[in-house]
Amino acid sequence: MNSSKDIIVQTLKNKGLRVTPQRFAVYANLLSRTDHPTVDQLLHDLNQEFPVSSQATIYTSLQALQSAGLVREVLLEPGVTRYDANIDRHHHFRCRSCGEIEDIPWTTFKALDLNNMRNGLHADEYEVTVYGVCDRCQP
Amino acid sequence: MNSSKDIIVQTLKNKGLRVTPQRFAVYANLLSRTDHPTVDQLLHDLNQEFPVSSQATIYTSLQALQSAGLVREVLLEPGVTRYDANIDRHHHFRCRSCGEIEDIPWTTFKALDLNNMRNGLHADEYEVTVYGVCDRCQP
DNA sequence: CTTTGTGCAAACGATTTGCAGGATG
DNA sequence: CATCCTGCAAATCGTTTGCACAAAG
Repeated sequence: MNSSKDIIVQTLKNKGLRVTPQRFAVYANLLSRTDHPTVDQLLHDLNQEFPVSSQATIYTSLQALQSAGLVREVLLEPGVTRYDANIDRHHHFRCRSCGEIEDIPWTTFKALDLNNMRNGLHADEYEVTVYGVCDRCQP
Repeated sequence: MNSSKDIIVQTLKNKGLRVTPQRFAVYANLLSRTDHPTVDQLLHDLNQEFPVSSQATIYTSLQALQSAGLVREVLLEPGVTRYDANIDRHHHFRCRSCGEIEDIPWTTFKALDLNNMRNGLHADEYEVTVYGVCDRCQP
């Protein structure tokens, strides 16, 4: 049988990444959650029970995972870089009140027609950021 | 007659901001350009001929302008905060090659239907970020 | 056994802050 | 003339880097 652990190991190997406990932990953790943690949140969560990784290693692991196309940056607040292991096309919702970021399925919106843009721009990709208030922050 | 200078002064006053040479310079400069400069670019450009402002003042001026709703942050690269005095709704295009950011008119795309989102999210605003290659970077 | 990753601490770069003097309304 | 702003330098925070040791394939 293929445990989810094996799948993760295979994914890393397929991308030519060495499988280290730290890298595994970072990637597995990111895959397991739907929020978009910062490096500090990752560091804190991973080292909850016992030390798994150092800050510098999280940074370099994320860099490696990103170069391999397994992880993306999400930038919605100044000075805050968040990470997302969901690399399928999707949009984001940001709560104005609590700052929470939630994925929005790609199919939520009709495809945009990128041909309406001015000539000269070769556009090939886009994403939508939606702002509003989430359930919990409703008055 | 109303010079563009008078209009800027009036705008600042209307928002309850004191009109200082530094604030004026920052806002006027931002209004005059369509790129989305960083603090360092602003600092450099403003002080070209003779010193107008210090780095710290640019930061605090931008903060004041932003609180007043006259200026927005644009976040497209990690660790880089850009500023935009165009506060009308619009989208952004980002060139993958040179990093240039260009405004896309709001009317370029058909309005998205925010009611398709899951219940509980009270969405009221959105913007689209388009990625691609600009004229100059065409092979 | 060769190559690459880890962890620490120092270095770095962007942004914020404390404070004394200066300008604004 | 009371309030708020500016500029400088020091402090802070996120991220990167150099290096000695350890682990992966």
